[in-house]
Amino acid sequence: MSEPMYRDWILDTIDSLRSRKARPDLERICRMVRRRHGSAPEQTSEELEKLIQEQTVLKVNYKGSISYRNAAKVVRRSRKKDDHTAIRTTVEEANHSDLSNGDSALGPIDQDETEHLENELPVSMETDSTMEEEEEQEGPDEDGHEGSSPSPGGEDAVQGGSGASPPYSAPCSPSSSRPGHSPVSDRPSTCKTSKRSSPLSPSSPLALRQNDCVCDSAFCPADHGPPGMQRNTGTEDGVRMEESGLTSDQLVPDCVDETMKGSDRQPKTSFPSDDCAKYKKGMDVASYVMAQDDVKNDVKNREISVKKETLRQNLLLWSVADVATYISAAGFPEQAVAFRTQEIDGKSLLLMQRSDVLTGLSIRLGPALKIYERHVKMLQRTHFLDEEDDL
DNA sequence: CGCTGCGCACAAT
DNA sequence: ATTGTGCGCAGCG
Repeated sequence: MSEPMYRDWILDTIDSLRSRKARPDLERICRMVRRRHGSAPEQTSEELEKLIQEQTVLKVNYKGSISYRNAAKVVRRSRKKDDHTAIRTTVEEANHSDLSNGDSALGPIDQDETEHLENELPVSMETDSTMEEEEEQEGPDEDGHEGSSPSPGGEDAVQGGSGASPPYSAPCSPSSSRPGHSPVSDRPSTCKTSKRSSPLSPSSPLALRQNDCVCDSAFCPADHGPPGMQRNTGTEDGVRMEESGLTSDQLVPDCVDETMKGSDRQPKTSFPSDDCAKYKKGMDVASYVMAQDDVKNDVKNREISVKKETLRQNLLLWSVADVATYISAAGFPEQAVAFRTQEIDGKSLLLMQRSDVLTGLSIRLGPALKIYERHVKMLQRTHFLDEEDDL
């Protein structure tokens, strides 16, 4: 997984570029990292990709070109679409970070209410025509060069989504959440599909398939990934996204991003608010996911137990990145950084006590409480209960 | 040359 | 109106 040092280097670089008022694009980031630390650009971009997947770094399309943001310094929140707003509001209320690098050069990142970065478009968004197509295969490009070619006039740069962003293959496998090097190769079909779902019109036939995509690819973590780990569990991606304060529109969460963009477009399968409510009531993300899964794939019911099992085991096998990803997906991207910094892996997570979460991570009390009560505790309980079950 | 600083036009509220 | 962003250019080494 990504070396912590790389994370710092890249984050620092992004910060300095920003403070210098220079666009933090791939080229500049690589150059600066190389200059400062001597590492190869390829290596840097690879690490950058990982950070993007982990949402430590946000890839955005701003003013026609790709930019990278230090997620810890960015706090955006949802925008409209809120049928479910009410619900998620509770959850999201407090996730701002603290542990970001202290330099608050960027300043205000405070409350959820502040949304600024919204200016950015999800890079993953492709041209309308493109998406209409269903999904062309994205050209694996980007890897090497920064997309810099916002053609004059047409600024819908398509760049991002494609090659560059490997789908968020969440930490599926407990230790290897790492994406391959070639963006192309490792892209599990997951995102592909959901990725470009944005501007579809509700009536568009694509919209329908979109649903499918959401369900079976981007989403069902169960199918491929560690339960509960997806950045946002598919169907409800819209909701979850917002919960986490991430608006799909602007970030480029690798894959799923704008699935919900036209939220009104049509009701996604089942994910509606009651599901969310369920979630809020106490289910942890994993459970929630499973529940979802259950609902939509009756056929797969039998697999559930297996998944559950997987989850349990995974917890022990979760790497630091997996944990961070989970926390991030649960709606606390900023706090996830703290988990990473403190090197909390699955085992550590199981050993965490309330006080550890509240004070040991140096994160704000509000988010800490939520994380502990809703996630850490839940995961621990689930884990131990399952264990007993087994015995 | 490359790196840095920054005024100011932009973009999105 | 506000805010973050980053182009384009000047200055420095």
